[in-house]
Amino acid sequence: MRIATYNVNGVNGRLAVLLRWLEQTRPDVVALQELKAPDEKFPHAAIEAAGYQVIWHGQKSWNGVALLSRVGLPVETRRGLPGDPDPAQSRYLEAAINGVLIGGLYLPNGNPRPGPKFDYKLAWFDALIGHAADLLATGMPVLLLGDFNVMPTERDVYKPERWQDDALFAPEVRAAFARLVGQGWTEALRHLHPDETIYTFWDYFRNAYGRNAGLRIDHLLLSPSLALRLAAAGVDRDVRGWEKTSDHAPVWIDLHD
DNA sequence: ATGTCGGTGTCTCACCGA
Repeated sequence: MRIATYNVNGVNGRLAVLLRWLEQTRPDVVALQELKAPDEKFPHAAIEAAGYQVIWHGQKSWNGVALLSRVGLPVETRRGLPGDPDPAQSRYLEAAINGVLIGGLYLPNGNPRPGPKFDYKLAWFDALIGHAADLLATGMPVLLLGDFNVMPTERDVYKPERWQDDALFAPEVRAAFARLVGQGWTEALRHLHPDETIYTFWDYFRNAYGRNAGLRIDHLLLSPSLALRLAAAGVDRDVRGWEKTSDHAPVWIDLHD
């Protein structure tokens, strides 16, 4: 079973790219972020026509997350993160799909730092860490995936010295990510590719993709029982080079049955 | 400091957030 996460950066503006990628790679389950559409403008008919059942948690203009499946209906277990200091922001959607509990998330960007947006990022992270502990305690196979807006280590940034004070790389944020993973999660991409340079995001500015000036901020975290099934992981990097594409590329894992 | 996107309202340009 292949499960992917993809920050589409506007699900309507990128619909052609999304459908092309779905048809080309046929992932079984997909978590989408940054829909930038209210519930009534989510393009569910086009996604269903592509062979997917889908649930979504939209919001006007900003944020928004969705879960797609072609291996059975997503059975929603949670909409919104418990303890989110601003529940009006649509950043978390959770469902049981084909025997796996899947939490799709869009963690706040947090810039500028310092400031209220950075404080919100840290508070959201704390709420996520609390909920993640509860999920682990169930002993169920769980996957947390999405745009975490964090580069975990210097290896995950094309030029670490320029990002030290940015909300995506600040010490407090990297520490929060380490605290989360330290609960017992397996970070799939780095686990399988410990020494590789891997990016999932390239800015639109200054030909970042052409120069491979990227960041690794989209992650998949597997609970212990699920980690035993991890077979492969990768980035569909070429999608970032398509016309009218997102600034992120899809990231995926393959699980043994 | 800069750059480029989608979405939206102030609405065919200017803004916000990323």
